[in-house]
Amino acid sequence: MSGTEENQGENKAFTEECHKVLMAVSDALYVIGGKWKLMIIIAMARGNKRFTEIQRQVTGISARVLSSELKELEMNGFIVKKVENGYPVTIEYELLPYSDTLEELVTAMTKWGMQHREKVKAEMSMGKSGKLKV
Amino acid sequence: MSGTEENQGENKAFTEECHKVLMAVSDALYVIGGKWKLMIIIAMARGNKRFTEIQRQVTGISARVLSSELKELEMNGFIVKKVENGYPVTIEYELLPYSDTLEELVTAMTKWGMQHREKVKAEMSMGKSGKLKV
DNA sequence: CTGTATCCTGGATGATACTG
DNA sequence: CAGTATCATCCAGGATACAG
Repeated sequence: MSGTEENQGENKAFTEECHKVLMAVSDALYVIGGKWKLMIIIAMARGNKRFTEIQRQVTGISARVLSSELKELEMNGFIVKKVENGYPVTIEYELLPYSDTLEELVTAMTKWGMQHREKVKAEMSMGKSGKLKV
Repeated sequence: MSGTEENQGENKAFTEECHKVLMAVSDALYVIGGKWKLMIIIAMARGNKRFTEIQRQVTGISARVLSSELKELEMNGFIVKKVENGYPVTIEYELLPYSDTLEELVTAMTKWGMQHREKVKAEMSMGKSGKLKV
């Protein structure tokens, strides 16, 4: 994000490039934004495959919401639902290769979240006000 | 009897690591999540400093929302509001160094959003259904 | 266990009008 | 230009109960 100032001639190009970037980020937010989708994928990447497992790992999510998020994730090609007929019927969700495309993004977000927590913690010990969920 | 649960011993460690990652992502989402914050920062990184400039670049945002988002971004140390007394008073918002820490994340999200749009476009031309904002 | 069905609320966002 | 005020709306998500 280097400063891009005064380019009268290039302004239009800048605006267009900016628009493309904004559209891309907007797209991404539309598909994987919200409180839960990335967290579900992360939990699944750690080996959680069963509905209840995922719900236990992703603290705070309700069954209703988890159910609907899983459906959206399936529709968008991130996961599959596998039903094994047996006693009892076993249902598992599995990540599809497309979910791997999120790896870089997830890594970046994890790193940022961790450093931000550290930063806020440091500020708090200096008396500034900051919000951190405990 | 296939697939017994891998590492009984490491399971706890996995769960803990997973929890940390989830917490980090949750933190990040809390601060920069939502529809607008990243987009505002991106627009500002492209040189937009004035309220109206930003509003024009970030298509669809209302004055009320932009105003409130700018305040939150300022509170979280991403930007400053600068008021130049003169005729007329000039108000500009500037990115602070802390906003640079988002660069990697923004880059990753931009890349992903672009490739996702391509993917959906490709699928649509194959007759599958996918949603893409036009 | 894996969900679905309801009901409900707060917060996020939109629309519009107005002010210094 | 840079907002604020107000009102209306929508919907993600929570709580709970129930079902296959």
